[in-house]
Amino acid sequence: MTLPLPQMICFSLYSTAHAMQGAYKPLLDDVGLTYPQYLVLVALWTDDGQTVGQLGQALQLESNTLTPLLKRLESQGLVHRARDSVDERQVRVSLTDQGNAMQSRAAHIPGCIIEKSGMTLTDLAALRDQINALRDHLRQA
Amino acid sequence: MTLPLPQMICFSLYSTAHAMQGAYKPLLDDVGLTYPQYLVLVALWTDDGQTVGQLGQALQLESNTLTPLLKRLESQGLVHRARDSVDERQVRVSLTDQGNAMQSRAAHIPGCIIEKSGMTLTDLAALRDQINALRDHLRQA
DNA sequence: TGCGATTAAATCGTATACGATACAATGTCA
DNA sequence: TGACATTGTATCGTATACGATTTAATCGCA
Repeated sequence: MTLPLPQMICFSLYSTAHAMQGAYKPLLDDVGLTYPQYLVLVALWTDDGQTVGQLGQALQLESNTLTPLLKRLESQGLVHRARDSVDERQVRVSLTDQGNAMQSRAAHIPGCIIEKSGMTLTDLAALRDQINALRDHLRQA
Repeated sequence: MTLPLPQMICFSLYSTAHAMQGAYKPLLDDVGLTYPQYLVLVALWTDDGQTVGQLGQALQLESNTLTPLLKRLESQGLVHRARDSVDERQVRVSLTDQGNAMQSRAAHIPGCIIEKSGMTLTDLAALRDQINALRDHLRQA
């Protein structure tokens, strides 16, 4: 007795995360970003100059994923990567002028996504908190 | 004013979907499957002999993702791929004996995941329905 | 019937993800 | 202080994802 796919919560997460990326796609295409690249910029707009490790903490990604992604952002002129002068093991990632300017160019996106979600801000926030609770359980298990 | 990453529902989905894959990882490693491969087998356990297109409908994936994945499942001896004799454009995917046997080998996994989630079946089902509703909105938007 | 349009997979190129490993910088402690 | 462990990134290999294109089979319709 195997539960059918549509009833599995893991599949709900899997397919909804993909649908969310699909909703962002046309908006991000317009500004030349991929979805993970956008998430990195969001993290930097809140807190510029983070190390690769700090970004990894924020996004739950390892350097093996972030390093190539950050190199692409750098080659697009959106961020700058430099070894920390105090601890040369660490690489600090900072926004360029273009990277900061992108914040305005992308400012309309969250509103568009909320609209596409067809839900109220209150409902979205409540759902977000429930999903985060599930995530935190899974991580510590 | 950019919302910080932890408050974005898109990031909740993104990180929780990854956390879910992480929860499955050790369980699937034991039986030699990846997470998407497992999802394909779940779809086939419910309905064997689907075409690549039908599997794509079920999983929301295109042939460019499914074809290599299915070839790996075939090379592991879990499924068989064959052109439909009536419509040669279509490829039907059917479970081998090993593919059917895998259903028993993986039967304990859903229970382990529910346990790791730290939530009741009722709460999980309710959350699943809400997430699915969001997904359906995003798709049609 | 036959030929252009449509459909179903497969192929190709690029960008994540992630385990395993490599490598350099830093920390530790006898 | 000097070997050794630890830490932070980067590299490598494999497996998704997905847009764009290709190829083969089928369909539609004059």
